[in-house]
Amino acid sequence: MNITTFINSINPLPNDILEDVISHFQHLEYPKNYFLLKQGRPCKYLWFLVKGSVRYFYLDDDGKENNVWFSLDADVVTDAPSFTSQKPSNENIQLLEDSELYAIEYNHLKALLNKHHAFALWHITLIDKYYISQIEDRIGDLQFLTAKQRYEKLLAQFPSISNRVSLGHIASYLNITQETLSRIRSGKL
Amino acid sequence: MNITTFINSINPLPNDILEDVISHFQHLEYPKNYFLLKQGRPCKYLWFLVKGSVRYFYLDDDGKENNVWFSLDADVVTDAPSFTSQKPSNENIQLLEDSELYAIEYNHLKALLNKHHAFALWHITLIDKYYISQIEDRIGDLQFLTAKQRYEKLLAQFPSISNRVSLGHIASYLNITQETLSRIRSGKL
DNA sequence: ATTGCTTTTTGATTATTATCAAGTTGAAAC
DNA sequence: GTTTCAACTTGATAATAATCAAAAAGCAAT
Repeated sequence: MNITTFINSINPLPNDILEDVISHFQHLEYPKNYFLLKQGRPCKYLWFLVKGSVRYFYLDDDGKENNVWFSLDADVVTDAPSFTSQKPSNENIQLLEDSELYAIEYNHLKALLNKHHAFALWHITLIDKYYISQIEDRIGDLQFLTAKQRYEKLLAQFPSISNRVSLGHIASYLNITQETLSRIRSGKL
Repeated sequence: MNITTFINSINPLPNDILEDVISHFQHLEYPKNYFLLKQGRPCKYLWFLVKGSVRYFYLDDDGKENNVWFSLDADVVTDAPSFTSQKPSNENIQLLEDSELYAIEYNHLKALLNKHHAFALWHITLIDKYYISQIEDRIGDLQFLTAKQRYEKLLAQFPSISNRVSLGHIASYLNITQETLSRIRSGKL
């Protein structure tokens, strides 16, 4: 998927505005383990992940890494609270595979929102599709499903995740020990 | 707080647009236990809760009520995924006290977004302030804090909640039994 | 194939919280 | 003041997952 297809999949834009918007995206490729964002720094970009995978995680007071979320292929990637406020982020975003992305800088996005009414409406739709619609489900799942049920939903959402992300990373995301996840996988729990 | 103060607290609007926007809000008062939204119906309104309290909850397959969130005084209330899509909601919103609110209908909000560029920018700020900024913290808390820690954070965020919301409702929100919450309160856990 | 390293699995014990059951407290109605 | 009902607390047992320890499996480099 290229950047034009991505933008039009959110909400088609008039051609002149589309061109203006596209001119502010950069095409990037980074290797596995590269950090898109480090905890404590403001998140300067909004990325569109074409191909690859990332994890969001933070370091707690004991120095333990806690995985918060994964994105795989064709997803929007950013730390929204830090991006929108330009305040220091509370989390890291790290590539789990060699990945291909498009990026737009905060200032450029902000300027485009002020310049084009149609782009502001596009941005509202982006937030609805890639953020709001995921949130309620996500919170409901975290609050009321068991680790086993959440693992099953994760597999349903990302069928390839067990081949692409390690047991330890997934166990951290589920907030269970990797021993327990191993037992869930083998059907002993 | 009145509706003008609320709107300007998000992002000040030019007077002519402000008047147009305000003319689409209705002022409402409802009694304790009133349902603003019932599960399965589309969420037609976005409310501004001036004074009072609400709970968000859904009924699971066993008929058990699961509390998802609370709002107290001076907060925005809506089921965002249903409101933005106008699809059936997965949750109920019910008043826990007699409450005073302002409401705007989805179609009116949508029309105002299309009519006024400045209002579209205002709406983006609303989403950032009342939605995005809460979400990451919320998800991190759910994933990685114990019930006791989450209870302490809830008390820090809503100091009056233990007088205004029952033990059973709070236990449901924390996804622990009310026996366990009772033991946490009395310091036995 | 063998080495070294990382990831995953398995087993035994311990800690935590749910469940079940019974009691206590508190507030409103009479 | 006492009845009534709902909210809350307490105790004993059972279920669940963490912890600790060790073994097995996978995988890249030689």
